[in-house]
Amino acid sequence: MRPGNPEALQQPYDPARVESRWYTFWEEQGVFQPRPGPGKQPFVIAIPPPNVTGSLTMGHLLGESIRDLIVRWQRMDGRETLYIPGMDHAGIATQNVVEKKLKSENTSRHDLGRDEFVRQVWEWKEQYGGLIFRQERRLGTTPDWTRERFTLDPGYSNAVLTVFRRLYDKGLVYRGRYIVNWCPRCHTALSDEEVDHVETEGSLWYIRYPIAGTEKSVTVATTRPETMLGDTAVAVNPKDTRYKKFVGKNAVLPLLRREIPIVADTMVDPKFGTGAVKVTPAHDPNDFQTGKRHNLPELVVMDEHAVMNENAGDFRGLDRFEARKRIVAALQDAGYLEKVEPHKNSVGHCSRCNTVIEPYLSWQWFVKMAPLAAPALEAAKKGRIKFYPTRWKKVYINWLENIRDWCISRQLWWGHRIPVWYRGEEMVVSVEPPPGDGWKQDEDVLDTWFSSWLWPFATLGWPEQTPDLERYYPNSLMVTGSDIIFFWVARMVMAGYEFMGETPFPHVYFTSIVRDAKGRKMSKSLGNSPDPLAMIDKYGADAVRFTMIHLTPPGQDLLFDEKRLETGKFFANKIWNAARLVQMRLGDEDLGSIRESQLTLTLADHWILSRFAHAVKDVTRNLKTYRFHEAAGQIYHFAWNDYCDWYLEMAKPRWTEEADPDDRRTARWVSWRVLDGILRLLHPFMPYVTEEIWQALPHDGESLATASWPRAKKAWFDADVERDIAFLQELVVSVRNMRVEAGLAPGRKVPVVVRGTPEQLDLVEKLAPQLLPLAKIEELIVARDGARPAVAASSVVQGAEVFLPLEGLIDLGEERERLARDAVKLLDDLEGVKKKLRNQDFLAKARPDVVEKEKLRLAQLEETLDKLKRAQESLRVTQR
RNA sequence: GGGCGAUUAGCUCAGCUGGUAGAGCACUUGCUCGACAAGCAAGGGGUCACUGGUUCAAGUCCAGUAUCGCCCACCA
Repeated sequence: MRPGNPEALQQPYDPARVESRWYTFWEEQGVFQPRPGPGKQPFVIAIPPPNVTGSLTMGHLLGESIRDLIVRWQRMDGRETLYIPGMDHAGIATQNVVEKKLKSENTSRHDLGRDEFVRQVWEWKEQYGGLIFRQERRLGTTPDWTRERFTLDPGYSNAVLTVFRRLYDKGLVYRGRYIVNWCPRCHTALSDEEVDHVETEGSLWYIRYPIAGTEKSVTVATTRPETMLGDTAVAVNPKDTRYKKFVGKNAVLPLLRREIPIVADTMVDPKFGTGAVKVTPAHDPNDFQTGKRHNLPELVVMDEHAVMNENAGDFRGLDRFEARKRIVAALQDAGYLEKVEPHKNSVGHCSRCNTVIEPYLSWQWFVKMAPLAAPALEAAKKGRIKFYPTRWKKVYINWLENIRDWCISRQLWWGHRIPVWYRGEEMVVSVEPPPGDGWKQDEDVLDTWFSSWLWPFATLGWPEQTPDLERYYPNSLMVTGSDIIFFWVARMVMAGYEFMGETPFPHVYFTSIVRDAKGRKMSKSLGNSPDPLAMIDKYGADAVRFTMIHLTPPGQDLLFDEKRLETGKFFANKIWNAARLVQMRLGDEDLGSIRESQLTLTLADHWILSRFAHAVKDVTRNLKTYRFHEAAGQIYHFAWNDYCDWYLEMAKPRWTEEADPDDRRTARWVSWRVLDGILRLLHPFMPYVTEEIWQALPHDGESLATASWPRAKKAWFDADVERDIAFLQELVVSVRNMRVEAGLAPGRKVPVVVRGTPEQLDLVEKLAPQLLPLAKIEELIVARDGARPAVAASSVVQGAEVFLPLEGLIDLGEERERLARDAVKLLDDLEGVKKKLRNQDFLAKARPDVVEKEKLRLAQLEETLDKLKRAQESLRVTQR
């Protein structure tokens, strides 16, 4: 046992000072690295790699608090813990950041050329990247920084390219010319998941297309009139009698005067619009399919900037939205525009830059997803992977069952360049450049998620068969936000099965989404997220961690309000001061050498140990079941209410010079012992303040971070003692209440008379040493003779009567009112119980113990009411 | 169009297996008494959105309604 430091724990508690002290210490102690040991099972969790451009958000704060909570708890609980850190190169996001910088320097990536641009991004990464991890250390999290990974590092890149190659060899990666989601600003294709759909008030334009060689016409309805320039057909439903006569004829495209065929296709819904559809195979995914079925030309009318191209006639060179205006005007002028209706539809936006997505026909690389999805689906259905909260299972399954192929090529420069080489007609897929001259590598890079979906094993060295991979795969748990369930979680499971033959983690816990007080998701663009570092500065990392966890019920979004951080700050302060009190009273006793069996514990000691045992059990159970906010609440309640408010108050007199030395030792030992337990339970939530206090008290190891998680001793649970102390507490509260109601000065000592059963009176006598100071009682009269004071305030506690005999001091009117108030409430309760017990069905069908409880309650209520009435009676008599 | 979630004290929210409605903040009153005013003590405050059902018993289970929010969907 190491001695504490009596000089520590100075007032006032200063989080900044305490929190600057321990991080390096933990690092030096090797706390963050896995510590193998005999019989120790690994516990592995990986950070969801933040973008290299990222900075700490409130969302990270929550996720990191929870992950580190679990890791620290598991570490103390004897697991060989590994928390894997790392970053994502974040193709689009990072390229955007550096391009913006270039723009401010009046240059562009095209001016620099590809190699120079990539070099500059790396330079940027070295200089500014990873800010988030420098910030994160403030929070006190414990990833093994020696294992930090970056998705573009050589080893990791090798994994990514190997995966591409293997999937290609299996026929699961293919190249094709399809309509993809195109961001005209980022200038790249996107996956379906990278498109945000926004409900928009648009219009439905009705455009008349004349039938060639007749006076007749067919009217089509469209939300995107500018694409008409690329129309290569008009389609109607084959069953639609209105249009049967037109099928096989040609329509004349207004403005451009091209003739296009009218075709019949079942995809057309006769009930929508006019039942006739313009077909633009190069600019609409549906029309693309229709075009394939009818062998229609795919006429591209826009370039990669969404500017009308040479096929757009007079509209060439116009931006798509400007073109829309001009085309609509031209149609109107020429009499082709029949009408315009308001129309709601959902418009895709680039999730990176919010530009309206353009469906764009181009050559891209895709992953065939259905075969990969199958084992990932089965894993969820068979329970080999479990989700918390469970409802996400359905979302996950639904997505996998309707999965579509994944467009993985990006027209960017920052990322893993696609490992495909071309030479004339030849094409080679290879991680290394093929031998020989004249090979040109594919210009595109891979989707960032095509690297992060390998995270749980690529961070451990895959495709090499490393010891880490052997020992730490599968990971134990994934903790992340539900917003990336498709992007990341589902794909990691697919990759896990495909390349490791096993789920990457058996459990997934989804954290709350942090929203602002108005319920809006916190985001940079809205500017509604407080600065997390400012929060840490102001309240302390411990407070932020504790509060975020305490605030987050499983499965509910979290409406964050800065003021709530006070909860954690005040709590840390409370613990600090309780520790100060205990430390001041410890004396120089060698507490570590004392064994519990050598001490004579009082009722209060037994009580706090019993409460502590419950706390240990409950906190542990709630951690195991991912009910973190409950766990936090339980420690809070135990430490503050049970330990500080009651136990320490009861222990105070026992610490004084006048107290019995043996009892003083006992009080010292128990208060220290329970405080030590609180520190252990609380450490994963509030690592800094608990470490600081623990080091200041007698302790038995290098660091609290590697101390053992408390166990609830069976012998400590004691229901009888808990009942006894509950009685004392009620008694104390009732006396305090009467004092306040009687308007007594807080310091004024008063006599108290108690009447009750012999057992109750025995108990009161036993508890008297605690009772006296807690309620400022001068003299406690146990009325065994049954006498009751003539003029007194009174109340009933579990059937026992408590009197404050204060002749001349109490206001009889107020006292009568108080008694009447109590009586009203009692009568209410009594009525409810009586009603229940009159109910034959209740008596016959309810569980016997419930019935028994109600009967007991009835008896107690009646007794209490009876005594209240007698008290009222006596007051009336007294007044005369 | 489909799915999911929410509705409990003035505010923000807990309430896990149905059995006497809770917390924090805010509010009222009183306290600088040797750990803590970032505190202590005592209080006030709720027809648990609505309607129906199951049950001896419903905030809790089921169905429906309303309002708000989220996700998914090739909604010309």
